[in-house]
Amino acid sequence: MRDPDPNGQARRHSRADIVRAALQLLDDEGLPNLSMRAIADRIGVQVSALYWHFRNKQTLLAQVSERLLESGTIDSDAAGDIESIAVNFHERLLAYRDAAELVSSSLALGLITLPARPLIHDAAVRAGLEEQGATIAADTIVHFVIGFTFHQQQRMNADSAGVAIHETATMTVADIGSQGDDFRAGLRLITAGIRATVAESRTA
Amino acid sequence: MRDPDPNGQARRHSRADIVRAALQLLDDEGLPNLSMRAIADRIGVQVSALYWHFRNKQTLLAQVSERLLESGTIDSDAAGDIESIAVNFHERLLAYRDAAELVSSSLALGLITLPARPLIHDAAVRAGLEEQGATIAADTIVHFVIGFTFHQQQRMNADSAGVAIHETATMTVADIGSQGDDFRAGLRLITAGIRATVAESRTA
DNA sequence: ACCTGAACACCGTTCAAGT
DNA sequence: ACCTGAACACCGTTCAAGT
Repeated sequence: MRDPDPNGQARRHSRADIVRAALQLLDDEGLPNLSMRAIADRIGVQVSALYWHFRNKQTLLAQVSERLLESGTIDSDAAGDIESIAVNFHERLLAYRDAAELVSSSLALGLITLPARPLIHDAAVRAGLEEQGATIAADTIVHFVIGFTFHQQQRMNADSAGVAIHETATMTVADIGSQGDDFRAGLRLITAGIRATVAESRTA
Repeated sequence: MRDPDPNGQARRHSRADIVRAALQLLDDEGLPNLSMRAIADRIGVQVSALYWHFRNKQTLLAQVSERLLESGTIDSDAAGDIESIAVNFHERLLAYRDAAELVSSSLALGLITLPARPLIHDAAVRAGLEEQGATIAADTIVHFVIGFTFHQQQRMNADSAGVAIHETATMTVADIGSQGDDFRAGLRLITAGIRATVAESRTA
């Protein structure tokens, strides 16, 4: 029924199995429905079984966050410019329902680190910023990307639930399409600030 | 025992009373402990009584968000520059425990508007940005302020809980003091971007 | 090593019924 | 108009016990 492992034991579920199932469930049902019981149901196990694999719900969710972030870190990012790294980060968050909120809380609890952060930092250094300035730039961009995507995904949920009787109802196709443009425009505002800061430090 | 209202009825609790109690409770116990039962307990009433005053928990929390934001909108903000408006907004969020997270979720659900947003928008127009650019600038700054403060308050919670055995333990007094500086530095990066964008549009 | 079953102390929300 | 009491369908977490 199930592959035995080398020593012939049963080995019913690995940590990775559970994280994968939880990620699936997140995308299908959204963060509010991602309960320990729902995850346990998904893999056909009792809730309490999850507590053999994970200390608590937050650490399980942190590993889900990590998995959803790591999956597609593109090689070229390591040498890319700030804007493309941020766009890539944004796209990865958009790939799963409620990902921004999930990542935001794991991050706030200090349970994960963002692969994009050092990439942006280094790109900022390459752009001419010093250590300290690059750290602030990376944090600013990370806050922007997560905040923007959080808001964006919440609107997506509201729209798909049809709860939007008010202004959202008047949103045209052009408005929806402009969200991606707004993201890039916000990003460019920050990168323009970085370039201006670099230029200023050179004339000083 | 209790002031009767003009028509001699009992009038036990107004909406404003409940919101005030909830705001108190938020500051004392934090957002995770701000349950409907805890709020009801605080004012000496059954949980179900709250549902006569509010449709559900989210709308109650939205009114708490509004109250915590409105209380100190300074007159000079209306004509101030972007940085001082943002600093004022930041300070108001810092005035109550977990305020950034609370406001973030009320905002995402579309249940509140931020007083700071039109102020920043208008200040951006005054700085030379056009309508569309000013909207994007306001959103970018709002995302930054909320994201930064959310993260900051979560760290404050972790610290006060003494959960921080890892790096936070090595945080010096200078590090703590530098958080305010980091906020201003991030803000200045964005305002530098605004100035650069304005300057660029004038040479074009 | 990995999981079951049952329990504990909670949640948000609804609704008939009281005054 | 404003609130009680009780119930419903959930939560996260713990723990003895099984295999």
